[in-house]
Amino acid sequence: MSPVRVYDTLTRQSHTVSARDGQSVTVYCCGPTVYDVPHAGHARSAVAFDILVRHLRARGHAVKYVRNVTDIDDKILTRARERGEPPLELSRRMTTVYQDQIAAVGCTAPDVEPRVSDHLPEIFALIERLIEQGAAYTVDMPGDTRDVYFSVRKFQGYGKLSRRRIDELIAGARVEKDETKQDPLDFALWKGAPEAEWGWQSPWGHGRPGWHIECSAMSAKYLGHGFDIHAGGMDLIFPHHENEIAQSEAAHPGEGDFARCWMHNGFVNVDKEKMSKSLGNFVTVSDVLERNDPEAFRWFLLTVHYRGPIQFETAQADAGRVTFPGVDEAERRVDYMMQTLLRLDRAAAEGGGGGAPPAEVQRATAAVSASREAALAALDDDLNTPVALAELGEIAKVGNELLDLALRRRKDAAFAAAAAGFAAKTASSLREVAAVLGLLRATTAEYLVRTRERRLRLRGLSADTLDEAIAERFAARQRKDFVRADALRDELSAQGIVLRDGPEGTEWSVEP
RNA sequence: GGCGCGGUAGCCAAGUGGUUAGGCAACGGUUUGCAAAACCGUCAUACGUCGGUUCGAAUCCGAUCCGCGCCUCCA
Repeated sequence: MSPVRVYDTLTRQSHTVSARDGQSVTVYCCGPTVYDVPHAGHARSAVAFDILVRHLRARGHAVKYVRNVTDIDDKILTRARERGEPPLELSRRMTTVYQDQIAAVGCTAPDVEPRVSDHLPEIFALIERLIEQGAAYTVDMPGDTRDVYFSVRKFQGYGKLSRRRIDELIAGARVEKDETKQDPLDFALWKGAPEAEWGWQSPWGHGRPGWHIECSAMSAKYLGHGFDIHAGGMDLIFPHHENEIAQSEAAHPGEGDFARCWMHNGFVNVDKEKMSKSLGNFVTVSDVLERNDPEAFRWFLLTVHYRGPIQFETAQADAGRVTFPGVDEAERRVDYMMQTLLRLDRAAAEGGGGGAPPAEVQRATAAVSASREAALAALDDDLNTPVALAELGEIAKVGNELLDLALRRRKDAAFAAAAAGFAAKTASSLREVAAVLGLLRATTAEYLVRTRERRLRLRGLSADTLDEAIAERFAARQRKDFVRADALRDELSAQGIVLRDGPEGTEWSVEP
């Protein structure tokens, strides 16, 4: 087991991850409120903490990973009314879309993915406990319902995560005056609703849970009070996580901190602005997956450290089609890695031989090994994925370099055998590091076929007509009519088709 | 007003006291009929500005300019 250090938002210091119970590291991640399809920000958050879980496991830690789905919320109700769809049907549908798309970008499913609608009893129990502790109070509402609010001022530690003081929050002036609450800062644990409205029967009458209570209830159920890591987007620091701490610690007096470490991922900005509904610049996961390979999207997300902001640039291609140049660039890197893997696999299939490898092969083997170590060490240091990707690239480069050399020395049987052995080891290192990053999951064949098909479709091309042009060019080359052959190649090139003439014939690929 | 993040070569982006980040683009080379791919090299003695600490600062301290986020629903 190797120590993995992460930045803790609460202490603002590096925190060495460990399992409190000495068994498994317990991680709770705030998942989506499922009122719409997931956007790039959801993907970024899911990917960031997927890397955390994968890397902890790669380093020998057992991990219990919980990520919730918030399927009861006013936004869901509003959207469901607009669509004339029952709210839980909408949220179930969106949950499935979320799970499918997040899986598509290479995230392993959490061990537990609890839904709020399945945990009303736990929520009732927690709220009752808070009322008993004097941390929460009920307010009679019209009809036969009551609201329940949390008394922020009764919780001493309020503001410790977001570094805010209660008085400053009020000075912030955007706190609404609300006669039903004892204090404007108090937040709802339970909100009463008319019988006719979407809701559940509770000890306080018909209604729905407040926004924050579900995470306190569900994390306690699956991981217990004081679990190891609580994760989520930076925007959740206040008020969501601050309120979770207040609720959970008020409900468990004398039992220590709610979570031992807090991790938050940065935002996705679209064209320099924060992605938001009001700006109309939302990029959904399916927007990206229509245009780019899921591996490329994931690679792109990993080119920036998870805590920093990531810039999502958009551009207009031909016919007004929106493109994502940054993701296209990432896709070219994935192409490169896949081509390299293909080449290494082919070389490895030649079979290795015995005997001491030549000095060049020994040096290359050592370089691959060093990069493998460096990539994993980078992840140990607060999940430094940009450095890990650089080292992954280094492994590929060293692999290609040695295979180039082997090509020049193809008459040297001993060298070729050593190169084959090297290729097998290098491919395996590449796959090992990539696996921790959740990359290169597709086989090279799958990837090449699906990206080719997608790119042809985006460009409105068909493989049949291309095959004709390529055959015609091949014939021209055979009769040394290079003028004709080059003219055909230029035509194809203008359409984004790249040809590669080799001893085995001509291969072609499509630009991202 | 409060809290916080950032400004690193043409672009993207690591690095938080002393030896190469990396990628993309561009250009030169090896290779190729010419290309492409792959590899090598150049661009790169880059770190917003001004001062300070230090033998030594992109990195620490102070000031300052600029951009951005949160404080209301947000990943």
